[in-house]
Amino acid sequence: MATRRAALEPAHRSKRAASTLSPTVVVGLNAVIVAVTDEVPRVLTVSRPDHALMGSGPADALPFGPLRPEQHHTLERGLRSWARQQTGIRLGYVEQLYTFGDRFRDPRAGQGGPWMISVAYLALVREQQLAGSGEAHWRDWYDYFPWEDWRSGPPPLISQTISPALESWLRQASARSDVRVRRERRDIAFGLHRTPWDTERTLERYELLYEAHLVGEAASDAGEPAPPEAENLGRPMALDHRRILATALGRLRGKIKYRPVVFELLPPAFTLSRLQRVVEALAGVRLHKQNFRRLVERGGLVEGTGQYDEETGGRPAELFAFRREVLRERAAPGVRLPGPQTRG
Amino acid sequence: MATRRAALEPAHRSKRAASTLSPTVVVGLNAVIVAVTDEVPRVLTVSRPDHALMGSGPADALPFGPLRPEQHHTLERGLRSWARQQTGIRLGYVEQLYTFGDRFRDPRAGQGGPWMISVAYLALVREQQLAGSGEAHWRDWYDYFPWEDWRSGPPPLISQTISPALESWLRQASARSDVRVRRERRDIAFGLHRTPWDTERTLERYELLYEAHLVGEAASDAGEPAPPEAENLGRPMALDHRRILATALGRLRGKIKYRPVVFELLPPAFTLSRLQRVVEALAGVRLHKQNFRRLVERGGLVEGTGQYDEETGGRPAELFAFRREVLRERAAPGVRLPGPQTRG
DNA sequence: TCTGATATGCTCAATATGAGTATAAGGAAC
DNA sequence: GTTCCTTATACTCATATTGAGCATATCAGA
Repeated sequence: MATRRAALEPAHRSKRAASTLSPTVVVGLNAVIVAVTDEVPRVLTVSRPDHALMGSGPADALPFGPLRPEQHHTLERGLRSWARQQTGIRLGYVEQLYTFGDRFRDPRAGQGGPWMISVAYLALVREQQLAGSGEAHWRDWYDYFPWEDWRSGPPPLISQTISPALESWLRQASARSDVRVRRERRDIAFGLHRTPWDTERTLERYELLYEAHLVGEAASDAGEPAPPEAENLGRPMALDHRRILATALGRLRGKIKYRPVVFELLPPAFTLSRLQRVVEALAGVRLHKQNFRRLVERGGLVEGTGQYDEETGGRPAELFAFRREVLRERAAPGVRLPGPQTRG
Repeated sequence: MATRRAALEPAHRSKRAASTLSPTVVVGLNAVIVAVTDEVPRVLTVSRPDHALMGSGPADALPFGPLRPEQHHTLERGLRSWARQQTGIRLGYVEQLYTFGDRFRDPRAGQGGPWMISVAYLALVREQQLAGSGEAHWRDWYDYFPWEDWRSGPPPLISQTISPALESWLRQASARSDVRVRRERRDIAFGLHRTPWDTERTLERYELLYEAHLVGEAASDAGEPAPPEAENLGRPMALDHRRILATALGRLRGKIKYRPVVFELLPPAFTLSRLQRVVEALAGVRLHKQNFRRLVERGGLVEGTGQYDEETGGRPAELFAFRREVLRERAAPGVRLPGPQTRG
């Protein structure tokens, strides 16, 4: 009986004091909509400086809106409906990413505003025309995470800016053991000191930069001025949206390896080079071309269509298609990545 | 039933009046707390037949409670607090699993009740004493998913009960093409017709059984009597908790392969046989012993301590410990699974 | 026809994996 | 104390997969 009363308490409370002191919970739905054009992975953003739920100042935001219990019957439908409304896109492949809800991170909480829980989704689309009410734009996602693109080798940004800035952050730790812990986190996250670069640790990296107050959002959440480094550490986004985007990037990078999701980003027929470029754009690394072909072809992931693309500027490339039967044949059918390209 | 509605309605109405943004959404926090004893993977359940938010009848439930905006400052802290209160356990390793919220699935929605969004977490602990208010019990998770345990070979349940029952379900599809789609889903999910068994598709399997109305929850959500097969298809749980558990199982099975999470379930020092038994219990398959050793030892995941366990009943086994340095050395350090054991 | 693209084929050494056999080191039965 | 039974650990070997790169094919244009 005690439990029942406990469960109902918030609702009772809201009867009396909803608009004043007692914080209420709002469930927000966020969409990370991804497409790849040529070599560029893109994410769909909206800019709505006027929106009531936005923080101060105009900033890129993900398409989002609150869950409406009267209209939406599932979370995913609610998300699709908001995405459609704000960008004009009818989403195809959608998967849930993560649910964020951190009071400390929310600049509007703690001042009597509602507590926003954000349920984030990842959607994959083929790039297309935009419409809708939200002033939507496709943006290169490496604009938000310049340190994540290793296709032309290790970004100088890491050794020149990030590594030293984190060095002074880790020295600020109180105890000597904390310094060790922080150093290990930094090294593993950014592949420093003979640790390999792990493409999937995108969230870890962003969180580290946030914790060290190096990205713009951390400063503004804390009410401080942005540090000088923030200038080079990617475009900030509204609220916790860059955190959500970092999660999406990491998830997608992991997922292409064991589920055939890349094909959601490609037309039905494509050359192997194009497939490779898309994978490289997502993973942020270059791959050995011949071995890549071997992996996807012999892995049964694609099959030749017998048609050829003449636009290559060299020998025409055969067009391939996703081979659906692979779903039956292999337990984890994805694009296994060969080692990186070392030379031509 | 009648009392429950009476209890909830006033709150519902008042809430709608108080706030236009989130009329009737409640955020629930669910914990899947896992431990492994000997050969048995266990999950912590509570039985609270009196709880206002439970469905009808006593059923196993996961520890859960609503998010309290006034008390909990993050979702995870809220979860830890509820788990502690209901089971007495102070959780260590915790990761978010998924957020469920499907009106159609919720027997209390649609009658004016609040819409419950469930944020589910996976927690790994070493088995321990229980306390707390919730009448908590450790249960073998294969009690809920008998078809998931392949350690003694393919469960007869699949060929004898599940496969035929799904055969008649797929024949009920309206269009011929739907029959094909359903057959493919069934074959891939349950490893039928030369499709390999994929240990990670646990949610897919449970959802298929739910969709075919073969598990108890599906029938009761729809207000129908349970079909005869439900008797053999595992213990039902309250609300959508078995769905959450299926998600946890699949996630954990996947994760042990690329993150060293198994060690959360083990004491600091353990024999390789024990490590193997824990992995087998989670994955639900037997592994080739010598190759398993080779993978974990040569993979740098563990290191010998020089101490020995004398309790083996045979040659004493060396005690090993997790080798933390592996985090620096390998990008995805987990227990790679060797092929299955074929004989002795 | 030559050159520069790009695509595709093929080789070969180095590793990793699957599936064992063989040996070591305990306890219990005789 | 010798013989079994049990579990642990070491070693083998054929096969498959990978990393790295060379070689050839087929286009467009100089």
